[in-house]
Amino acid sequence: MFRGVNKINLDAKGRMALPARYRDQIADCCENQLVVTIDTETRCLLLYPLPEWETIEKKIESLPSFNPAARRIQRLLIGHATDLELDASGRFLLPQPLREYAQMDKKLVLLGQGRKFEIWSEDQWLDARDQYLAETDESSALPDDLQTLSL
Amino acid sequence: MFRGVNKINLDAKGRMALPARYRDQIADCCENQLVVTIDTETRCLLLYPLPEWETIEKKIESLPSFNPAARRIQRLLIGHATDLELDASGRFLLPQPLREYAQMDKKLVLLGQGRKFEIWSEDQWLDARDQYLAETDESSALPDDLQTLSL
DNA sequence: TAAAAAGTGGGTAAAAGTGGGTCGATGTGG
DNA sequence: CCACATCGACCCACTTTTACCCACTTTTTA
Repeated sequence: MFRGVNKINLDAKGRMALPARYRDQIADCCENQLVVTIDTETRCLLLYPLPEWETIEKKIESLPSFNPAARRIQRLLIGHATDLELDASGRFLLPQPLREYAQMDKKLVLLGQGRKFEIWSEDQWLDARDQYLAETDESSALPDDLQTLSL
Repeated sequence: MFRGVNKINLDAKGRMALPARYRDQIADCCENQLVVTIDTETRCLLLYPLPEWETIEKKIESLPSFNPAARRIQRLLIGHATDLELDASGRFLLPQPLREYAQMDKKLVLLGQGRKFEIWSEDQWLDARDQYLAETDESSALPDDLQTLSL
């Protein structure tokens, strides 16, 4: 389970370092093999350990290719999915097209999200977060089982 | 499984290079024997490893030939299918008729799509992608098993 | 406070991508 | 049947990118 916010700098070559506190876990669960793809709803990236990604990919890939909604998902998610491997100092190169998609400059935020991470441009993240905070819990409709969730 | 976006230049002779990261896989699964044909729904091309194409071709061939829809598919797909072989530097020649069909000039995008690739003119791809992004995940009717897919 | 670990920046050699010349095969027209 | 033109396969050379390595700075921890 990945948790937490991490401010990270992208260097001039487009590399970012995976924070040290996740490295053991990543080495164990996927031998440093990661997959990054786009989030289709917001301009951020999703980072998965390879095995986790493969289970998702399998589901998406087996959808009927004549179904327009299925092709949309296949093209967006599988189409942007890129294999990554950590280098000796725990860094990886974010592909340029994905950096462009997520409008990334130097400052990034890496967000632990359970079985995956999200990678945001810091500006975008702060905006999105403030917007989420502005919404009240009541204003957005929650699925039934969340209504009873006690924090 | 083929994944990812790749920006590629078509040279003056109509050749394109297969990105190095796919070459081992292609050498293994089909000894560099590929088949390219058109996508019937959008102006892009489909690139298959030969064995993968052959299974598809078999299915298409066995469709009833007196059925107009079947003949349409046969003529379009099998009719445009062309064998390709990688040269020593990992490039192949895209047949001119297919280049015209997909309205290709210099800038191309190669999109990994599981067992096959799609090849787009970059302009067309960006348009299509932006259009897909403009649709929300909810607005497009998804097969039931995708509705519950958690990314 | 010192030592170790993590984060960051950048040089370099190798690999990948790209462009183009030439020669042979193929096909066409005279 | 030959001459010519066209196209594609092969080869070589140049440019760009990236993987790998090393060094310095900053932060954490003992």
